[in-house]
Amino acid sequence: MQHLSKSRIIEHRQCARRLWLRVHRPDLDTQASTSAQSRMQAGTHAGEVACSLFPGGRMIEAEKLSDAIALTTDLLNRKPKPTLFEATFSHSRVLVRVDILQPVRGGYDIVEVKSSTEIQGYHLEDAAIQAWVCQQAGLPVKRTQLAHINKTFVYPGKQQYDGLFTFADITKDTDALLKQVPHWTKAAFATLNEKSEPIIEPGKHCKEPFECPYVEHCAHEYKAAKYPPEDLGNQGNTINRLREQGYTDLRKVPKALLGNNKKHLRIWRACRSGKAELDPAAGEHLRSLAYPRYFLDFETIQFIVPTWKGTRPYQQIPFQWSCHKAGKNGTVSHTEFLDISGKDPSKPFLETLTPALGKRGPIFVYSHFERDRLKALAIRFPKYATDIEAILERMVDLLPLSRAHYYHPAMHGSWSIKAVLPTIAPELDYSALEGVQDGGEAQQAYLETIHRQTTGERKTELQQAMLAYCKLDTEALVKLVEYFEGH
DNA sequence: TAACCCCTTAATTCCTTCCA
DNA sequence: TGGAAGGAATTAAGGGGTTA
Repeated sequence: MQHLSKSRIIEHRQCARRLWLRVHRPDLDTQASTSAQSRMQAGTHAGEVACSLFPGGRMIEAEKLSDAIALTTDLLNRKPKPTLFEATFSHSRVLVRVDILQPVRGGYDIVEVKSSTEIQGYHLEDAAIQAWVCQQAGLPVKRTQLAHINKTFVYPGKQQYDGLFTFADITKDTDALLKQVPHWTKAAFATLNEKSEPIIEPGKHCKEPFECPYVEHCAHEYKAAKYPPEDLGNQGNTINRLREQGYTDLRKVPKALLGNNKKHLRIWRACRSGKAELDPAAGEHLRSLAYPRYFLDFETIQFIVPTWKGTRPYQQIPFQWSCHKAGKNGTVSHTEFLDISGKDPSKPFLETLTPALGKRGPIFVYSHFERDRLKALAIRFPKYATDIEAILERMVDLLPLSRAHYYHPAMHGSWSIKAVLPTIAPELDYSALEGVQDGGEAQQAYLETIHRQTTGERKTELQQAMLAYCKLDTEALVKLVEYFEGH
C-alpha cells in the first residue's frame, strides 16, 4: 500500500503531471541534487536550531516509518508529556512528520519550521495537511504555528539563537483549509493511479512555488522553434499575445506586432539575420574610459543559520575576489584572494582588495552584485567606508550597457554573463572548468573546503577549482570590453 | 457649469532578471 | 534562498474636448 508524504500532495497541487512523473519516471528527474537544494543545507540546519529552542525535547528516530509511528504513539502516552521532534502520524495513506509537537493544556501545538523569511501560500497548505492528519489520527490539536527565519536577526555569537525564528499562529488559516485536504489527497491518489502521464501544458506552475525537475521533459513538446517568442525575455503579455495569435517562431512575427520596443526589435532583427547586433555606441562609451582598467568579481557564501558573529541569516559574505588589470600598452595582469580559514573572511577580503584596486581607473563589474556587497561591508565596517566609497565611484556596470546595445540570437533573451560570453569569446568555456562552473557550485566548494573532515588533498583540489572559476569570470569581462570596443 | 469621455503622463505596484 | 534594479503593468491624476 503506497503512502504519500504531505510534500507530494503539495507538489500535486502545483502540477499533477509532476507527481505522476516523480513516481513513475524518476529517471527523468534533472535536479536530483541541484545547487539550490544543496544550499538549503548549508551549515547548521534551521530545524536543528529551532528544536534547540525547546530544551528537553525528544527526537523521533527510527529506520522504518512504522517504528517512528509506534514510538510517537508510545511517547504520547507517557507522563509528563515530552515535546517531540519529527513526531510521525499517518491517516488515509498520508504520512506527516511534525517538526515540533509541543504539549499544552488540553492538547498539542504543532509547529512547522520553514527556512524562508516569510510565510508563503503553500506553507499554509502544508501545515493544513499536517493538522488534518494529526487530528484524524486522534491528536487534539490546539494551535498550528509556523516558525520562519527572522531576517533582521543579527547573530551575537556563543550559539545564542534566541530571536532567529519568528513564530506565527496560523491556526485560523489552516482551519479554513482543513475541509479541502481530503479532496487534495483523493486527487493525488487518483493521479497516481493513472496509467499514462497526464498532459499539462507548461506555465507558471513549472517554477512556482518550486522549480520543477521535469521542465525540459514537458517543454520538449512545445519549444520546437529555434527562436520561440519566449526569447523576447520578461515580456509576459507580449509573449502571451503572440502565442495566442499562433506564433511559435519569433522570426515569423510581423514587425508591426512588436511596436516601438527597441529591445524587442533588436532581438527580432538578430533572430531573423542569425547574426549578433552591436550598437557602436557601446564601444564609443567604453573607449572614452581611462587606464588602468580593473575587472572585478566576487564569490560569496550565505548561511541560513549565521555562523559568524555580527552576521544575519542569508547575508552574502564575500570570501573570494578576482581582479584583472589592463594597462594602456596592452598589458594584462591578474591578482586574486581566497580565504579558506573557516573564519569570517570579510575583513581580510577588504584589506586585500583595497590596495589591489589602486587609486584611479574604472572598475568593471557585471551586475550590481559587487557594488551591493561593498555597500554592506561599508555598513558593517565603518572604518573602511571611505575607501569603499572611492571604489564604488569608479565602478562601471557592463550589464546595462550590454542590455542596451548588444544581442546575439544564441542568448535566447538572457543577458547573463554565462549567456553572453559564448557569443563573444567561445574559447572561454565555463563547461571546461572542473568542479566549479557557477556561483552556486563555488559556494558548495567553499563549504566543503572549510569543513573539518575535508582532507588536505581535497582542499587543494577545491581551492584550485574556485580560483579558476573566479578568474574566468573576470577574464570574461576583459573580453567583453575588448569585443564592444571592436578590438 | 457640470458631467462625461478620451488621452497622456505620473506614480505605484508587481514581476523578472541578475548575482552569489 | 535573499536583495537590488529595471522594466512592464496597473492605477491615479490631470488636461482638453464635447455635450447637455
